[in-house]
Amino acid sequence: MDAKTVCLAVLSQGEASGYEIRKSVEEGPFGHIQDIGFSSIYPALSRLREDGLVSVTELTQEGRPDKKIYRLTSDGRLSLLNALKDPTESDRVRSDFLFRMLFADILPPSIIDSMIDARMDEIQTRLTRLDARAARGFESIGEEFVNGFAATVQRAMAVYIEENRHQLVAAALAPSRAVAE
Amino acid sequence: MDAKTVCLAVLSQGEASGYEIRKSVEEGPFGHIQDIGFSSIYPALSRLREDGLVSVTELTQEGRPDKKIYRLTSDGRLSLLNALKDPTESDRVRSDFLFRMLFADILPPSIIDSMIDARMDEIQTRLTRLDARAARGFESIGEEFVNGFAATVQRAMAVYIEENRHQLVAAALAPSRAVAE
DNA sequence: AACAATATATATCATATTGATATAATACTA
DNA sequence: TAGTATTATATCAATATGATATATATTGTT
Repeated sequence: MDAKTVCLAVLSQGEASGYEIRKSVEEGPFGHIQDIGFSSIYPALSRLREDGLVSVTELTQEGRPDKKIYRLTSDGRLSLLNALKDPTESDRVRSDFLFRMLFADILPPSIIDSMIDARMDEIQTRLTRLDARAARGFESIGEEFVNGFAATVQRAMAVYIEENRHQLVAAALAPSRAVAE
Repeated sequence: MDAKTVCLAVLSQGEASGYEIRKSVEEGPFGHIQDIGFSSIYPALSRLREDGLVSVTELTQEGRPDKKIYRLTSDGRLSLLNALKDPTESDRVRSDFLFRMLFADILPPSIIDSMIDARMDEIQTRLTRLDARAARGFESIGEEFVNGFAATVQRAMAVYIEENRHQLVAAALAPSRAVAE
């Protein structure tokens, strides 16, 4: 999903500023499926406004920078629905962790080990967040489905890593492959 | 991992042209963890050559465009090892599929259903590829670990989707949420 | 109380990545 | 024989990313 659609999606759940869109994507149900930074959000919102898909209200605040509150227009709502109906692209994963694991037999075992530890910590943190969200309840079936999906995947990863990590570290201790020729 | 490191990583397994690097990333063990297109590869290779991390041999071919064969230099090999030792960034997933599932209750059930079918097909295709690779045997422990990891995750996804899809479609049939105000 | 860090808020810049398109010949398929 | 796939490199426009700038209030630490 491109930045514009992500903004529309967040705004479909209520008006928000650019800053709030960022927070919402980071902390909300989009958290594990999307990333978005300010440098994507602000240009996207400008384009959406030009195209009449969102409207803006400037809010003067004391003590804080002024806020620009964006709201979906009816065109925007329609445009979101159409985008959601488009056929989905394949999921993409980019894993720094797995990339390195491919080279486990040419890296020092201590590094492999600490990378695995770090990864397990991350998985635990994510699971804690997902469980906390589940405990708070969901706003829609979709949110529940996605939360459960993410939790299932994280758990499967954790089990697999724990069951297979020793082989990786053992290989790192007894290297068998050179870094090409 | 940036395009330069990906190129170095592929070249660590033997010399290759830009075209071959692409194929190798798409079909090889990097397949489910990295994406890379020509428009990233060619500039990356130029930079690597400027920096002395790869060397080039031009190969004139009849019938085909000339080939530029890239080879790691010893600086390049060192640079790759250093990059691999750097701490890993968090894994990133971007899922068009899950993004849409979040809006299951405002989309037509037939669309939800066919998106789920398409996703299941994709998972099956990936699993077939991963199993085929496993049957051919692995070149390193790392490759085996990553292949098993990917297969485990795909299987967990398939099970979860099959067990929960009916709820999503049911929700789509009986919408309960509006597209905001 | 002083100081550092975090949260609120928008914006821009350089760099990196992506998707589309150009070019060109062979090999395979319907 | 027409169309598509494969081999091969390259560039361009549109996006996306990461870093940095700016400014103040609140919260946390020593």
